[in-house]
Amino acid sequence: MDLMLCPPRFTLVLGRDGELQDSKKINQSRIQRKKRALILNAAESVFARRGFSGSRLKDVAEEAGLPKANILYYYKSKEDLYRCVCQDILENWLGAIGEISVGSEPNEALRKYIEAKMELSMQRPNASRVFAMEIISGAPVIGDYLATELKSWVDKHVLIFQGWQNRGQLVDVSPYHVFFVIWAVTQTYADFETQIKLLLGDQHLGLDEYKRAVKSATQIILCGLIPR
Amino acid sequence: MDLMLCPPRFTLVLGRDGELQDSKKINQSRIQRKKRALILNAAESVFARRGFSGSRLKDVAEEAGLPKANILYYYKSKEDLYRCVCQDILENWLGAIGEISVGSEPNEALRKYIEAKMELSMQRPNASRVFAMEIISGAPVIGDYLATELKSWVDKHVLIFQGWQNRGQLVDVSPYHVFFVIWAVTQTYADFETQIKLLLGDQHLGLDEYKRAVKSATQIILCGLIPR
DNA sequence: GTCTATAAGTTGATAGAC
DNA sequence: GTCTATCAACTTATAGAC
Repeated sequence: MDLMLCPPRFTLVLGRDGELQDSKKINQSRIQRKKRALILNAAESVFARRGFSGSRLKDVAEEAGLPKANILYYYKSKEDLYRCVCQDILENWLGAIGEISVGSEPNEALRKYIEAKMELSMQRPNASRVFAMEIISGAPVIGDYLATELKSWVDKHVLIFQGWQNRGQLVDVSPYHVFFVIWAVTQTYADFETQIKLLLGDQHLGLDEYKRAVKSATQIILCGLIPR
Repeated sequence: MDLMLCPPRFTLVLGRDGELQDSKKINQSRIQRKKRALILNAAESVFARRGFSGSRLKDVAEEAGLPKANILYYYKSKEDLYRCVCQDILENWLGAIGEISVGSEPNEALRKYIEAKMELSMQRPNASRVFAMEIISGAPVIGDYLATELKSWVDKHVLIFQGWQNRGQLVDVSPYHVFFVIWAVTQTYADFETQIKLLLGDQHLGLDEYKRAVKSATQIILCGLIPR
């Protein structure tokens, strides 16, 4: 449900057994890493549909094409697997989007940010859905991350927005809500893809419709934010 | 994830056992109706946090303050209960918002629609969350409703939007995406309340912050939609 | 109408043969 | 490393006493 825009400065470790997870990650053979990645990918798909408590390890195993016991060989528990999925998503997002710099011009900076978020929604929709489920459920796992790292990132950028507003480059709205609006719109194309497909009558959201979505979202939000 | 704006013209019946549900509804004593409403309310709260497959009837029973067996006395199965929750939400939404009429002026019509959607998100956030979970899960229960009734309502209003665009009263964006943007923004204040609270540092989203949210959302979207 | 007891099935997790 | 067999705990749902 939102991203850090800066490159990762350190390795994120969500949850209680970070040391164990880290050591497991470091001492991995190539095969182990491949299998863990295979399971992680299958788990992301299952968690995206059912959330944490609704997902079954059996379904993860079937999605990965492995016996159920193997899942628990590579991840010590269902919760461990879920934390690793969340961590993997965060690290991917951390690396995928650039920083919004103080000196940059708001129209270009925000356009780039919106386009990057849309690209993430389209390329890895299940990641967005896992996050949506997690937050709707009350953010039991990533709550700490939201309250600390994401909050400090947002607070920093709120100051940038206020600078733009003082110079008349951004309309006078609550800067926090600027983020809420951008996140809501860009992520809806991943999270509510089912609804969007049904209403557009498309089986697959093709490249054309994707471009139309980016164009519409960018136009509406930017026109609403940049004074003329 | 979206609403009918017209008043309900008939009773919605989701799912396979509509007749049974209806007869049960009609021949109810006052006490039965009260208990069913109590359970429905508790169920909405539980399903909003865990989705269908993640929810336990035990939790519904505790939330309602009833023994577990009583839940299955009033609703014949977990799935039946879930369908009734979805149906109840849809009917509430159907009745809560007025129609967007052809002759009305887009600025006022869209402002009223956005404000009504925001009010629904704030007054009954769990309803929005149940819907979000349902759609992220692939809309197994309300998919038919989305593809038929909601689609025909949207298609009708797309024509109205195109009329506005021909008269230069609405900017030239894909009308479908106008809905996607409005729904995304208004519903984010219910679905992602956890995140918003954490980032704003508020324990409770008070009336002041609610008013600021309505103002910001309305301003950004409307300025992006209405040409000047 | 209400609730205890329990049936029938599924779940996360483990032990141990290979 | 892999996989079968299995456990204890928990799930939905039902039967039947009150």
